[in-house]
Amino acid sequence: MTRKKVKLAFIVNDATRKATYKKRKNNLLKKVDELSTLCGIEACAIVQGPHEPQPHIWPSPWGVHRVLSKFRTMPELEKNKKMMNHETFMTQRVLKAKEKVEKLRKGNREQEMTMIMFQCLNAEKIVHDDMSMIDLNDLAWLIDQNLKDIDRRLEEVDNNGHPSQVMTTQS
Amino acid sequence: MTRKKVKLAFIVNDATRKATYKKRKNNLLKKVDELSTLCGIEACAIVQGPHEPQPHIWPSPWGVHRVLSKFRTMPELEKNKKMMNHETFMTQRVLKAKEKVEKLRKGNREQEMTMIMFQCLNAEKIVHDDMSMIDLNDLAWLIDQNLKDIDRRLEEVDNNGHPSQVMTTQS
DNA sequence: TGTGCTATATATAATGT
DNA sequence: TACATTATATATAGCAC
Repeated sequence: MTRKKVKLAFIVNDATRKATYKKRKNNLLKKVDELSTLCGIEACAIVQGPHEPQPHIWPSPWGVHRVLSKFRTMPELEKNKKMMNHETFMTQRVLKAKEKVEKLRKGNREQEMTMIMFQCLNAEKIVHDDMSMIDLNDLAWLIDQNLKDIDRRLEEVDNNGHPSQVMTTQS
Repeated sequence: MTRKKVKLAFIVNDATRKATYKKRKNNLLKKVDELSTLCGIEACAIVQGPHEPQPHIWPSPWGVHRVLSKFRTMPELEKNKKMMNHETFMTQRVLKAKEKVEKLRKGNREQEMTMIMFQCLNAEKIVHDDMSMIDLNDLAWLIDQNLKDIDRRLEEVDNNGHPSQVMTTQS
């Protein structure tokens, strides 16, 4: 009970355009991330939102996801990495990363950031399944490398009231 | 007789990865263009190709298409624009645009550029159907604004031996 | 290596809440 | 105004040339 066959032209209706923008923007970012992951290349998308005056840049909002995927497929890591659990997760470098984010945003979202990071990790089943392949230092490095992406996710929490949809692996 | 359900991870097989890259890259660019057109916003994608050392940037290879779409949906233009034909097409400003491209590339691809431009215009059925809505000056401006995109298409001709696929409207 | 083809997986326009 | 649903439209992986 629905028809499509949209003409490729500017959507005049405000509500419709906004809805379409949101859907397509998310999927576009997902596609960028998938391309990046599947082909092992760097990619990003730059979009100037409907109402935002200055261009918005996404060097991949799901960068964490991508980097985690890369880690999983790095042969060198598949052999001699150590196991870790939730307790050891919150250690020095991770805490340092947290501080960085705090300073960066001048807010107090430690809890949120932690939740989001774990959300990413759990979505990837890294924590439960593959964490044994990842060294603690590598994880810390990984988080360090993705502070900006995490920060963006936090901003999305602010704007939408909830974290952006976490991409699920269909393996 | 085909199965998908791809795991979101680096594709190890070279041929498969390259094929996937090509398909997804094209569709990604199409998506960027569609989002831009449908929602009237600026968007672009940056991708670092598999073998290319330096990042490749596409402020939309189909930018011409998008801008043409915008023109078609601009209400102001729908009323008092003049008709034009292929003879008047190649006039002053267009020729100036051509010179610009020449200087820009230090090459002699006037013919190719012209063909590509017409290819775009024909793909949009602008030349035959909607050209009456577009003023010659606007068209010249349009071409001016998209010199870089046209230039990129010319580069693609060099690299692939043929112009990149022109997006067809499914109206 | 590149093109087409087809079955599936995804994306998404329209609609309801 | 945003979110959930669902029928259709697109995208695309796996093959065949």
